[in-house]
Amino acid sequence: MPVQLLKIVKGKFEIPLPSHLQKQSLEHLREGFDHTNGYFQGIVALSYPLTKLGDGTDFFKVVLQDMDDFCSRTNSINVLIYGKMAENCAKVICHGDTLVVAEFKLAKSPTAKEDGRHNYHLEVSEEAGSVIYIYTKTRPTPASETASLSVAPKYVYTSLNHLKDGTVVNLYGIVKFFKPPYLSKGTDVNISHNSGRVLVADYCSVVTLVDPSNVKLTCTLFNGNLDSLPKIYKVGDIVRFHRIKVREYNGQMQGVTSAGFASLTFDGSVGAPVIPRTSSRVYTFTDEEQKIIEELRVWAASNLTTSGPPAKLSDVQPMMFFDLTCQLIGKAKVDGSSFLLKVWDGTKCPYPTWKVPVEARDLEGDKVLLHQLREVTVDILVYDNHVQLAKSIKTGSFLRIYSIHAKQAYAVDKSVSHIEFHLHGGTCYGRGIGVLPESNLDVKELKAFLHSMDLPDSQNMESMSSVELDDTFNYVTDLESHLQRCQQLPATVLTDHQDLKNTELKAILNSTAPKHYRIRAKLRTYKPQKLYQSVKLHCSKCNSLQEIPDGDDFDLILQGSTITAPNPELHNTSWYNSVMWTTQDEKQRKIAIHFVKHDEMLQQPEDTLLMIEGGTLKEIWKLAERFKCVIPVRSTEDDLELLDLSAPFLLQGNVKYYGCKQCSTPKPVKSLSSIAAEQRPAWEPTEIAQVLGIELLQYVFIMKFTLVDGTGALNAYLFDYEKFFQIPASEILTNNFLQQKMQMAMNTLCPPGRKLDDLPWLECFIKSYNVRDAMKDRVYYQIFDTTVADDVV
DNA sequence: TTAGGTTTAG
Repeated sequence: MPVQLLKIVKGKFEIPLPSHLQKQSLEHLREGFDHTNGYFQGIVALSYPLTKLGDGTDFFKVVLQDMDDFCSRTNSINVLIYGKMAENCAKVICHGDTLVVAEFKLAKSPTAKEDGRHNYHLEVSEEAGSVIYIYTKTRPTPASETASLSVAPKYVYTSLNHLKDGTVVNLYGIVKFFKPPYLSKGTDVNISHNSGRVLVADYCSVVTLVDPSNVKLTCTLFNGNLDSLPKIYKVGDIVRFHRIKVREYNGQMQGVTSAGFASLTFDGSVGAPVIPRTSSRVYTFTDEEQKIIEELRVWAASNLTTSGPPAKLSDVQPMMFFDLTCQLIGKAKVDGSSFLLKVWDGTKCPYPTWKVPVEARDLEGDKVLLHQLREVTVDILVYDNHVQLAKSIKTGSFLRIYSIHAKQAYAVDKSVSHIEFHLHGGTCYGRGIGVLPESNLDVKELKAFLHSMDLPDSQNMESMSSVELDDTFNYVTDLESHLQRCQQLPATVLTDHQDLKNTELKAILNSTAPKHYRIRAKLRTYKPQKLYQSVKLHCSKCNSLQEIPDGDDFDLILQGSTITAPNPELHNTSWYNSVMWTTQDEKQRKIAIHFVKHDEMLQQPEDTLLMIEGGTLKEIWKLAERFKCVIPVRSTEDDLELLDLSAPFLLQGNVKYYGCKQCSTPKPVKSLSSIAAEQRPAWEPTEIAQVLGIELLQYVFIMKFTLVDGTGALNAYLFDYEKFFQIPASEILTNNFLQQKMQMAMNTLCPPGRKLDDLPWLECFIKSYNVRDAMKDRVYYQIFDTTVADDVV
């Protein structure tokens, strides 16, 4: 029998394994070792639903954890089970079971990079002669019986409105407030008459939860091991607490750690992967519990107010308190009660910020990097109880610093002011510092963003003197030196036709159209001055220009679409899997999400296109952050269809894609299955638009430049998708950094408050063309094949 | 035991 269900009695296997089998550890599972008669033993940490492959073969995947290897980071391995064996295993395998896998085939794991598991996976099937022994403590079932079975220990969860004084309970909650773990003051403990007193200090974390009963519970958690406290990173995270003691304190229920307390923490965003953060090596987590998390996310999305996007340094305003996700690049001792952290987040604070004077020898961190980023780093002075933790953080770490005070401070004569950043002593309002792991999604996002900034290569800088460094790398541009440079070199450059000779503007104005010219001119003024007004949508078919629809319109269309309930007959087709929830509020809104499959399998979220019915604007944004593409749809009798084209038909990252109402003929969404069936679906907006019968509107910058050269003045239009500013018009409205970059480019081309003589020269190509305007032809000019110089953007 | 949410005052 290739799948055998056996018992563990008093910690030992009830029936020993055949003696010819040799146990193999994870480190032996690679090429070059003989795996004949070998077996691998591990505990089921995770299992996936039984699915069918393209050819109809049953497929079942489990993750086994090596219980002999607690130390290494990669101590789990994927096991892929095929055919009849998959079906049998899926019926009986439970979390926490011990599996022995014998006669397996070893193959490179294509997902090792993503899932962080072993570089190889095990493939097993009846055909290959594989054998799986399943050992279970919890189901006393006769060997080889694969009939219906009772499951692993069942935890009972108490909702927050049913807590009683003096009980120990299990519960779920959404984090409404938290203090990141900090070292408590500790207490003197009298150990014995001889050894005297020692100070015992635990880490403490205070967490306030709320659940759909709308009752709050504040928990005070202690543990000597920082890692054993819940890994909460932001308000809105969801926690599962096991064995928390409930007490009454000041007339309210309070949660406190009891012996055996354990916690799991999950990201609270709808659609985010359900991956528990925990310090426990082994924990139970069933499909049923996964569903609870998903339901709590949906409840939170529609019932709790979120604070909006986290503040970046570029959003800082005087007097505010804010949480900052950032990277530590330098640190220094200041005095006994304060410590300096130098951090950056890739944006620039719009106000002058203070620099805390420290001795150069006290400053820790990569000197070259500190110099290179000096204009975008800020000094945060942390006090008192935060000093000890701050000292221990390695430079390069990613942090979230909670409740930083941006304090406005004035010079003695009050003529100038600057912003000081303080992390004051104490833990009020959750003040504190949390070190984020590299796996954290916000850290991944920040790293990608910092990486995209394309910093000068620091390796080549090692040998340079500090004077040279000063001259070479002004990372965030000092406007004055920039202007000096621009007075010598043109601030725009040509991308083609280098051999064409310059023509004076006067000669151009006196010529007939159409013609092409190369010019050298200065930008006297431009419109619109508010750069966000320069972005429009363009239809290349009917050549119309449209304003970008208001977000409120989208919201209204979404609200209108919730009137049509999802049609369950359209769920779970050959090319997508569906899930549906009902919100717990009085609206009882139904939300359906359809995850498009590839090769019968669900892909990683970042490769997945999903369609959503009944979602709110906020939910859709959150999903778009996590998944490759989101398409809002509604049910008809026989297919899903797109919403009104005033709404974006597709969201990708933070870009909304619209279709031209005039030129589009929407097709049923099942047309998307043709892309899903491609070998590697790239989910490109142009291709999606094409199969859906949508004429895609392109984001474009439209600006009017008034150019002068001493012989005349001429208005030329800039019509640019991406080339001129080297910034995609589609991304500018949702990206602060790109907006700053564009503003800086315009400030360089046309510095405010400068005399004409001091403006930089621009080299441009322009073309003239005729437009029939009522009675007569008028000549217009358009800039082409020109881009802002590399060192301007 | 520690803290028990509700901003330092440098």
